[in-house]
Amino acid sequence: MKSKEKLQAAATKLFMEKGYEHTTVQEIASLAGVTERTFFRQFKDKSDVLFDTNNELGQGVSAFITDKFEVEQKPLKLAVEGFVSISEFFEGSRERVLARNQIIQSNPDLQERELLKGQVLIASVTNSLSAKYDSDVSELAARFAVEIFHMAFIKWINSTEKGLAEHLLTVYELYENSFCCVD
Amino acid sequence: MKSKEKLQAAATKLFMEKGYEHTTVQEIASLAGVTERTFFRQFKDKSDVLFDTNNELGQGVSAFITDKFEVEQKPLKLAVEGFVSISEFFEGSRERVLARNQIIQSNPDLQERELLKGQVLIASVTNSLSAKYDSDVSELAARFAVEIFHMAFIKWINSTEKGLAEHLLTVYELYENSFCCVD
DNA sequence: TAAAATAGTGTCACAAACTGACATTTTCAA
DNA sequence: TTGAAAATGTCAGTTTGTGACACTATTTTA
Repeated sequence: MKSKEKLQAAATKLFMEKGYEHTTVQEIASLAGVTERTFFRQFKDKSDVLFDTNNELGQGVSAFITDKFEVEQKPLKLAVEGFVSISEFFEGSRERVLARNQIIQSNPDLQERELLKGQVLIASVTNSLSAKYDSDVSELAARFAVEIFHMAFIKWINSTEKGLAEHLLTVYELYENSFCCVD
Repeated sequence: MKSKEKLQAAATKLFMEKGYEHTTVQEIASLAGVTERTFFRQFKDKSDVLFDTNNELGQGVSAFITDKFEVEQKPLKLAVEGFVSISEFFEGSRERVLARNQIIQSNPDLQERELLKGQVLIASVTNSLSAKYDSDVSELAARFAVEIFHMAFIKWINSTEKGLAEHLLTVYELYENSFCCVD
């Protein structure tokens, strides 16, 4: 096991046991059997240990959108379908995702970092949409789609009933029924 | 002049001159003629000096929405009109807002804090909408409205031509024309 | 296989952000 | 004027985060 993974495991364990604020990097490093200095070489700061910088989500959604390049469709619908397409990626790991989410919600620093990660996601989706649509339209669709995903995601981690894909469609329908067309 | 204001002025000046990261709290305090300790009594952390915690924006938008309680209207439209109603509040201060925005965009910590403030705004708007609409509908409308505001805001600080209210309406129309109704 | 490049880690010293405890000053109303 | 309350100063200490350099393990290449 690499030290990066050991640090991530140690950090998660300690954050759950005694809370994020009351866990020092020192302690995380000790539990992982390395030095504090090594922690900061693997992660840019304390909160970084909970976030993967890969943006796999954005990659996946973008790939789907790019793939459907030729299909005639409204941008928001397309983006939401992009999220639906990667929702199976989460299916096995609801428990783990829920635990991680609880840690994040317990601390403002972590919430902030999560939000910044959301911006990266928006940028990805915007970028893939803009091959087909106007740049402002793409950005707005990306932002709305991410909000829909966010809302569906919250519902999903708190429910054992329906899957993420179903929640996504439910929220999208809620949008269509409540917002669309003339008043 | 209260020390809080002196600290804010000093911080803004230094952040513009030498950048956020290269300015220490020590320096800010010295320039303001107080102690580092006093800084941390006025602001919870270094970045806090750039953010007012009043949420005046949220208050204003919420007040408008609550006021239009009886009027029959789609939730997103109502929320956007709420933002339009407070847009004159900004009109005189484009230069200052632009400068502040440039500081924020120069540093991830500040971006994160700005995003967290956005969440507070969303909560306000959601709350005022939910007197009239279903809770999920209210949240979604609030989130979309804040995104529309955000986009209009960016356009506004970079243009001397149109006012914020006009940009808001333009973006809202962009939304209506591109997303609404059946495909 | 031996030598050499390279990636990962340890050690140390230190800057900067932040906090708690207590002393001192300022303010302002009775 | 005085006396309580609010703001500020002082100081010691913890925690986060970084630079510099030495050391070790792993991999590459001759």
